[in-house]
This record gives sequence, structure tokens and C-alpha cells, in this order.
Amino acid sequence: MKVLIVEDDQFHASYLEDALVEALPEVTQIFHAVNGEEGEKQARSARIEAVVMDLQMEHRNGIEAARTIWSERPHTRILFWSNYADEAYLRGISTTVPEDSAYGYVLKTASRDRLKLALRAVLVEGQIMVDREIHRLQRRASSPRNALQDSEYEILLDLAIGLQDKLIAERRGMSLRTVQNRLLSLYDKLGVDTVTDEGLQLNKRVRALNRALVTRTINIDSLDTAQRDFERWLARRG
Amino acid sequence: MKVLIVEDDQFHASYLEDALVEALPEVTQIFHAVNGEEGEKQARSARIEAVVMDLQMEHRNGIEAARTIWSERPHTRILFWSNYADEAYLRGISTTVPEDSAYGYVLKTASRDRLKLALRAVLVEGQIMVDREIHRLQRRASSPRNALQDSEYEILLDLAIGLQDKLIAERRGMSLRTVQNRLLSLYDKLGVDTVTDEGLQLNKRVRALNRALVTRTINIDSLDTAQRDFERWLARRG
DNA sequence: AGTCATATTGCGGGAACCCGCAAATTTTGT
DNA sequence: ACAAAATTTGCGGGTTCCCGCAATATGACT
Repeated sequence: MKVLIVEDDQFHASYLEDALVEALPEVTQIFHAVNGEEGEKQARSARIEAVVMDLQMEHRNGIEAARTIWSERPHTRILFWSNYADEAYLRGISTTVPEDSAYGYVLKTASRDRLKLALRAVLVEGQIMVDREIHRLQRRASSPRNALQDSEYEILLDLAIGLQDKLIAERRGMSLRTVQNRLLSLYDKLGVDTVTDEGLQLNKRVRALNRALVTRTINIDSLDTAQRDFERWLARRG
Repeated sequence: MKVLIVEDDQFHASYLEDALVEALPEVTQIFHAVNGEEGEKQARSARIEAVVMDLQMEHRNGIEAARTIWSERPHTRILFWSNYADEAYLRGISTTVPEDSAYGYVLKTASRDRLKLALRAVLVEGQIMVDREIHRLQRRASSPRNALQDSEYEILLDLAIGLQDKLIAERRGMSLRTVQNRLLSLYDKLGVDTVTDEGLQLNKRVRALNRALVTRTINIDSLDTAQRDFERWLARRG
């Protein structure tokens, strides 16, 4: 069995490799990549079927790499291994994972035993395994109150890359007023208090982005991704 | 010699400890802390004079911890050890470091040898040692063109936490128009192109925050810090 | 002292933003 | 299928934002 480790931090990579050989005797070969782009290449050329993937990486992040890997070989089993329980990454995963492929999500703070368990469950047994901490977030994200629905999340990203109302309306096919309504509920859900105790006004848009970042609803990677998505849309639009 | 390691990632902490005992035989005791707050406490209670400090931490980041440690014992030698060459952290350090204390800045991607060298240079010899990558950033930050001056950086933070022009003007003691001028040059220096190739307009404020984050001029920690600074100012203002 | 560069400030106007109100449309529940 | 609930949309107005223009103020250099 061939396993690919995609991880830019050398310490974490070697720790992972150790855990891997301990936990899975069936592993015959271990490949390494230090960023998403390289990960995609190796997965392709070595016809990898099991991957352990960091999410935060310099060149192309784990979500994007997973997306292309799955598009080329949908049965690839991918265990995500990340520092944070970060809603931005979660959304990326749940919209990406193919119908019948196995994946898992483990935090780097998990014990070695739990990591080994997840390695076996996902890479060998083909199960779905998600860290409880993450799962809590996922539930919150799918409960009605206080959580962003996908359409609101899209608009949040649009806002975050600096689109103005009119442009968002065009991109998402809504009227101007609807966009503004969405923004209102976004402000509400993000807890944007536009007025301080002293009655001072704040800039809502900036405040919304600020809150979204601080609460880890989005992260800097997602700004990057959203920007590229937008540019692709621009190009198609002509 | 007693050394305190402040680092929330266990792998990095143990790697650091290994390097420390290899490089500095004069080390007699090693203390550990997993966040800034705990770091401050240990430094105080154990009267630590040498610290290796991660910058990115959950509870209180390295800059803030260093600030209080230095305020209590200005001769403490601190080696910062961080993942990123991040301008936001840099500004924090250069405004914090006392006149006659030693410090250093090493990237986690540096080789083990370079780390050991820095450990000796800073903690034992009391020298200043800054990774070349960082130094490049520092120079760029102090060269006239294209770099933010401190007053612009302040305004960037104000913008980033959502203050409107009028409030910034009050806080910084300038006229409204001056604030707007500052914002203009800020937009310029951050490379905020408000207009896409297709002639579409973008929201400058949000765009500015976006760019500042993506170029690592500021980071999410600094949003947090700036917010607290603002609240302190609010309280004083009454 | 005098000249030139740079910063600060006021004024004014067009565009964007925030949002209340009310009508039209879609979705949901039974 | 029908009513209630939620969403979408248009209109309009009060703010805030962006910025050109021009008058002062401040600083630097000779």
C-alpha cells in the first residue's frame, strides 16, 4: 500500500511517518510532498490511493489539492490533519468530498493513538472519521440559528474580496436590495455591533470581515481562494 | 542557566528542547509553557533570563508575552522562533524591545545548525541575531517608498477594526480630510486597485484590509490586539 | 530670509452604503 | 390547494466614503 504525506512542516511530516509505519504494517511505500501542488503531481504519477494531508500550506492549500486529486481519482482516501478547527476549511471539505470516497479529519493536537486509529480507519478501512471537536463545529454550522447558510457564506466571501453590492448582485443573480438584505443578516449572524457602548458608529463591511476572521469563519487562505474564483468568473463573464 | 520554552506545538517544543541541550551545555533547567500567559507566569516565578518564544499562540501571543516579560526584567534574552516572516509581528517586536536587551528572530524553516547558532548567539552571548529573510522585510519596512510609516500603520489598524473616518480623526487627533488623505496613500501602498481590468469598482476599505492580510502586513492576531487597544482608548476617553 | 516640497485642512459633489416601508413572489405546512 | 411565513424586490432618504480643487501650514535646504 502506497501512502502520500502532504505536509510542509518537517517535524510534523516525520512524526506522521513514524505513526504511519507503526499503525499500518501494510504500508509499503511512503511519498512526501511539501505543498498542495506537488501533492497533486505525486498523487497522479504514483497513482496514490491514500493520502494524509495538511490543510494549511504555502503554495496550494489542502482543500484545493484534495479537490483535484478527487476529480482525477474519486476513490482516493484522504485523511486531513490540521492545526485548527476552522470553519473555513470545513466548508471547503464538505462541498468537495465525492459521494463514495473515504475521508477523515484529525486535529494535530490529537493523541498519537487517536491519530493511528484514524489512519487505520480511513486509509485502510475506508471509513469516515471526524474529530469530535470538528464535528461540533459542523453541527453548529448546519443548525438553523446563528449559522451561515451557504448563500450567506458566498456573499461573505464576495464582501471579503471587496466586491460592492452591485457587483455581488450581478455575480449571484439577485437584485441589489436582496444583496443588501443578505448582508444585513450576515452582519447579524457575525455579531457585528455597529454601535459601541458610547454610541459610536463603525464601518459595517470592514467590521463584518474582521469578525469573520477573528471567529475563524473564514481565514486568509479562503480570501485567496475566493479571489481566484472571482477572477475565473470574471473571465467567463467577458 | 535556566531556559524557558514557550511553544504550543508539542513537536516543535521537543525539537527545540533537543536542539537546546545539544547546542548549550550550560543549560541546567528547561521550563515549558504552552501559551503567552503561562509563559509570563513562569518567567516571573522562575526568574528566567533566557526564553525561546513562539509567536503564534492561542491565548496570548509571543509579542504580548515578550512585552510584559521585558517590562518586568528588561535584560531577559528572548529568541523568537516563528513560522512566518510576518510584518505584523515585526512591528510588534521593534517597538517593544528594550534598549540593552538581546533578542533574535529565527524562522522555523531554518536548519538545525542555524537554530543552534542563534540559540548560542542570543541566549548565551547576548547578541542580536535576525534571520536574513526577516531582515529583508525590516529593511523594506524602513525604506521610504512603498512601505507604511508608523502613522499609516496605525490608521490601517483603525480601519481594520472598522472605525469610520470621523472616529479615526478623533482618535488620532487629525482632521477628517487628513484621515482620508492617509487612507488614500494607504490604498496606494497596499496596491489596492479599486478597478478591475473590466472597469468594475471595488470597495476600497474592505479591499485594503484584504490586501493587508494577504500580503501579511497585518495578521489576525493584530486585529485582536488593535481591538483591545481601541477599547482601552475608549475607556480613557470616557 | 527665501524657495521648494510635503502635509494638513476646508469645501463640495457624486457614488456607494445602510435600511425602513410596502408590494410582489416564493416557500412551507397542513 | 390554500393560507401563513419567509424572501425578494423597488423606492426613497439619510450617511458615509472617495476624491478633486485650492488655501494654509510645516519643514528642509540653500
